[in-house]
Amino acid sequence: MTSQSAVSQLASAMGQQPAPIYLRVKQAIITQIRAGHWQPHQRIPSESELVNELGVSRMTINRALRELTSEGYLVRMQGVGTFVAESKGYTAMLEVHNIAEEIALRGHEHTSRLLTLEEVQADGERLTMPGVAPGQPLFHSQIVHYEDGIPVQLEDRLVNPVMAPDYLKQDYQAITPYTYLMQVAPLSAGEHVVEAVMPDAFQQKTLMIDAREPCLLVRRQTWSGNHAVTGARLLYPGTRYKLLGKFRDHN
Amino acid sequence: MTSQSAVSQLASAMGQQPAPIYLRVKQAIITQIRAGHWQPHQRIPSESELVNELGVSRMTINRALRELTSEGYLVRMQGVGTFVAESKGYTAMLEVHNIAEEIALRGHEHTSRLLTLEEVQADGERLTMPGVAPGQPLFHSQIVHYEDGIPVQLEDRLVNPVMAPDYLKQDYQAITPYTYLMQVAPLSAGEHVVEAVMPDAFQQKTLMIDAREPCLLVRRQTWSGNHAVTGARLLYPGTRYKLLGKFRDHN
DNA sequence: TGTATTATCTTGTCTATACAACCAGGCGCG
DNA sequence: CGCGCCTGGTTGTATAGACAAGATAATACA
Repeated sequence: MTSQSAVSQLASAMGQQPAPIYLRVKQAIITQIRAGHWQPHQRIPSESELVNELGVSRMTINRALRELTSEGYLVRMQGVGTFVAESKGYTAMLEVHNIAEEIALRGHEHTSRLLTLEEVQADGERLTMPGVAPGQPLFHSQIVHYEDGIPVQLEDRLVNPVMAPDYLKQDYQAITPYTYLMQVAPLSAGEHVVEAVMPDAFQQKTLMIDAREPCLLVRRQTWSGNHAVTGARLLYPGTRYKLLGKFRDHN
Repeated sequence: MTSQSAVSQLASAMGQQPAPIYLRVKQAIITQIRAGHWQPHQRIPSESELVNELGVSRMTINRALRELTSEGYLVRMQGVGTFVAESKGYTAMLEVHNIAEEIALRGHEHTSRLLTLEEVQADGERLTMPGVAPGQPLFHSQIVHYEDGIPVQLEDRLVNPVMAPDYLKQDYQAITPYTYLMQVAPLSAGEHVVEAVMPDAFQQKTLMIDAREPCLLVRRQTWSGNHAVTGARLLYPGTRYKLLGKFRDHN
């Protein structure tokens, strides 16, 4: 069978470089997977087998396998065995940051202008939020964010009064809604949708762009516990803003 | 000082629920951080101190601290101590997937049409890649991807011949360039830029959209080792495609 | 034959111990 | 005064041993 040759290849893949043993074990296992010797869903040798093959203590093997599991390379089932996870397929991620932080990080000046701060009634269509029935009150705010005086984001936000009853009383020159909401209702889950749209007349005017400039629209819905906290529509002028992301394969 | 009370609070925060000890230690530490008792950059008790305070073996403490470090809550320095990392501030991430996989995942049919597959010369402007001097050869491909017959992505790709010399010989009905390149040059790092743009005449025609429809443009550059492998410009019709992301605060 | 029990293999956790690697501050010596 | 050494504290790694918990297959029993 292939198991014997696979194991000897495994042992040789460890080498004797000056690196911690658990790391060499991890590398050896990743090598087997990348080389295709161990296929997705296939069972790999048990801890005690690896202990015998590699001459390493079980705790060290266990650490290697545990870390590879948390990194998505393996799947483990108590009482059953350890299996190769299906192709990680590189999750290439984009981070979506808080606008004020991001501007500050670039060393620029962030200012904002409050356009709207009001209570509205949920209507089940545009003015709606999961868990808030039509007719119930909602808080609504509109804020333009500027980077060195140039508008870069139009923030249109609905807030669940149950989760943030004092939302209307805050000073949004001093604190961004994002920061305030994170304080009163720590985020537990969220969702993003990013799309390309054309701005309407109002949006063109407030962002000071012309009618033919496409915009990035980020719709974000966040939850605290089981309750929806806020839904935001963040509109960015296409020529002044880009979403940037880096990714890296860290063994 | 507060250290005594903080420690006793730590011990009580452990509780004696029926959960693994290392998890209870992790929870207790996260609780201290969230409650503000332990501030960012502040040093937390050493492993041996925690051993004494909590009556747990050092290896268990070590596992808890190690995992919290890899999760971004703590920063550790050998010979110095363990410190609270600065506000994790939750990273809201968007994943950018392989188009073929994504369509298959939705249970739809993915097809593609090869428009261009050629060798060009790097010109230092539009046709350029990090590490490839102007005048050097580059491979160039253009492919339209369809979901159930509807065009959803125009893929315009430049490939480094050094990293994938056989790129022009592949059958891109059978395998996507992404998949092929991943095989011959496993990804080690990459970058994304997402922006909103208007399509030019050629793009309108191939994506079958009209001139006023904004598009999402994802520019992706990937590296294998220290060598640039490929740069792709992925153009999506704004009305037919959205980038979706979920995030979650997992302790 | 069908069912309950047992044995065994697997991963999951915990401990005690040991040594290595690294850092900071103190000490002594020139 | 300045330099190097040493020492104590800290994290990093490795091991052997033990028991718990889950899953599966073999076995015994009715």
